[in-house]
Amino acid sequence: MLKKERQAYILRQVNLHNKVLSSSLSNEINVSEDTIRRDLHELAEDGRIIKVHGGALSHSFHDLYNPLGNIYLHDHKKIIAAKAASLIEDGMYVLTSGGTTILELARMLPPDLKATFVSGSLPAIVEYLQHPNIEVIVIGDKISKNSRITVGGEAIAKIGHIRADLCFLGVDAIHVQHGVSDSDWDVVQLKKAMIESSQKVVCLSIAEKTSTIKPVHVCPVGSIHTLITELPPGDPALQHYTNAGIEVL
Amino acid sequence: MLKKERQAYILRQVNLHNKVLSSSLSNEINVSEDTIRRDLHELAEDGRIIKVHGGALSHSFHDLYNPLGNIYLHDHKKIIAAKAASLIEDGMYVLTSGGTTILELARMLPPDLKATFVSGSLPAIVEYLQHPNIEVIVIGDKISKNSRITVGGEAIAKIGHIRADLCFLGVDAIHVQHGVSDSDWDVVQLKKAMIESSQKVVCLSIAEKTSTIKPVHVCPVGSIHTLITELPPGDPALQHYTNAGIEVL
DNA sequence: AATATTGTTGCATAAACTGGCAAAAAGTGG
DNA sequence: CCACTTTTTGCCAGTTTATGCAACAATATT
Repeated sequence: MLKKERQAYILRQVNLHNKVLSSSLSNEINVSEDTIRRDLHELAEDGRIIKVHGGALSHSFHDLYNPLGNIYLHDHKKIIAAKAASLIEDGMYVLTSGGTTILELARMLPPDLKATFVSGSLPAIVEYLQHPNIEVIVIGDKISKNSRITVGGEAIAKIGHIRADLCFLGVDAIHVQHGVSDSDWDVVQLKKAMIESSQKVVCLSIAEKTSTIKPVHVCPVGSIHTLITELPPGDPALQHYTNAGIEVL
Repeated sequence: MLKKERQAYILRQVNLHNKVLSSSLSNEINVSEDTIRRDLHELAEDGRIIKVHGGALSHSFHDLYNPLGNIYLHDHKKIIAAKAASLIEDGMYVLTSGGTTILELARMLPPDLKATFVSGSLPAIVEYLQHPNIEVIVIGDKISKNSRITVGGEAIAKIGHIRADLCFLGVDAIHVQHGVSDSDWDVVQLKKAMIESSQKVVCLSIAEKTSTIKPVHVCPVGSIHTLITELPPGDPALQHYTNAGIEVL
């Protein structure tokens, strides 16, 4: 059995049963547990499953139990969110994707800000709702369980009918040459539509992702106007972006 | 059983029943009480539950020094939710409104149920998302802040395009002569659309609301098929409804 | 206060993980 | 086809994690 074949099988099992045990997989496929472990490790690195002691869990299973993620990058994200929040002005229409950085932004919005936020990300919407002066518009469609965001033709069509002043994208990967990319096909379609519908596109990313690439391409860097990381604007690591004509904050 | 899996189970139990006993968990899952204690300890460290002598409590329970009245009604709602849950079958399309009774229903859905839920109620959607086998479709539109439900022409139009097998309405007021009524204009428009789009309409209401009237009319009792309260079906208080041809559960 | 239940601590064991190594298989480039 | 690299896989030794057990401390209950 080929490696890819085996991993595809594992992935199917995980999505089907929400969990797998290394030991049982080893029996089913007749390879050593070491190999299974390596497979699970790789799948987990790509974010396809959640590795745990003794096996692995599906995202949908794990998420419901672990809504608050790690905190080690939390500080970075707060810095990013604060910078992003400063771009929003009263009366604006703001389109946002999902992701933990966006969540942080939602929590950090000044209480007196009066703006309209449009999103399909459930966690983000829930945060926006806490805010006293923000209007929230929900993009409807079927929810993708692992990203907790509405995806599909309906959602894309709806976004197409919007003219937003500002669009915040929490990006999975960005690269000066290759542009913005992501690992979830459906989410990428949404992001593309959001970029189309916005006057100004702002990407939020932690610095360590600013030279990475993921499988699905979203847009070239030329399509975005502003990049926000936790680093100060002048940091040499971000020089390429400034050179490419991107505003770096 | 994996450790995380077990902890997820415990967490679910806590949120469902507001409390758990180490001893009963130990029996249910067949692990030693030591292990349960360790799990509870970890969950408590992450702030997900409140550890107490002999077991654990949910946050919501412990946080607010709940007025006793609420707990009393809470039990009623659980009874109602359980009855409602029994009506749902695999593969069904289910349309739901918002409200605390609906929330209770969402929490009580059996884990192996495979159905599609359509709703515009944010709290309800969040609950549905916790469920491993349920597909969730969001009705998009602007959110009404106090009811936390999407309302407006978009939402109504969208519901119009759906053919649901079942519709659960958490009702504010119902009366044999005057029918179902509510106090929020926007929400009423939605409920009307939901009733139109469903094969079968089920109203969930605590018994004390079954002879009340609110300002905005939703539909006559003839438009609903089933009424669920916390009382047993034969209760004299519900006799009018049975006489009016409504199925009472 | 007496008794029963629950917690705590330390320890033992088995299962799972880690990193390194080596052999087999597959791919590369003349 | 032959050397050579890379990938894949299994195995091993040492480490970590998960879990149950037992003895004792702390806390409820009557």
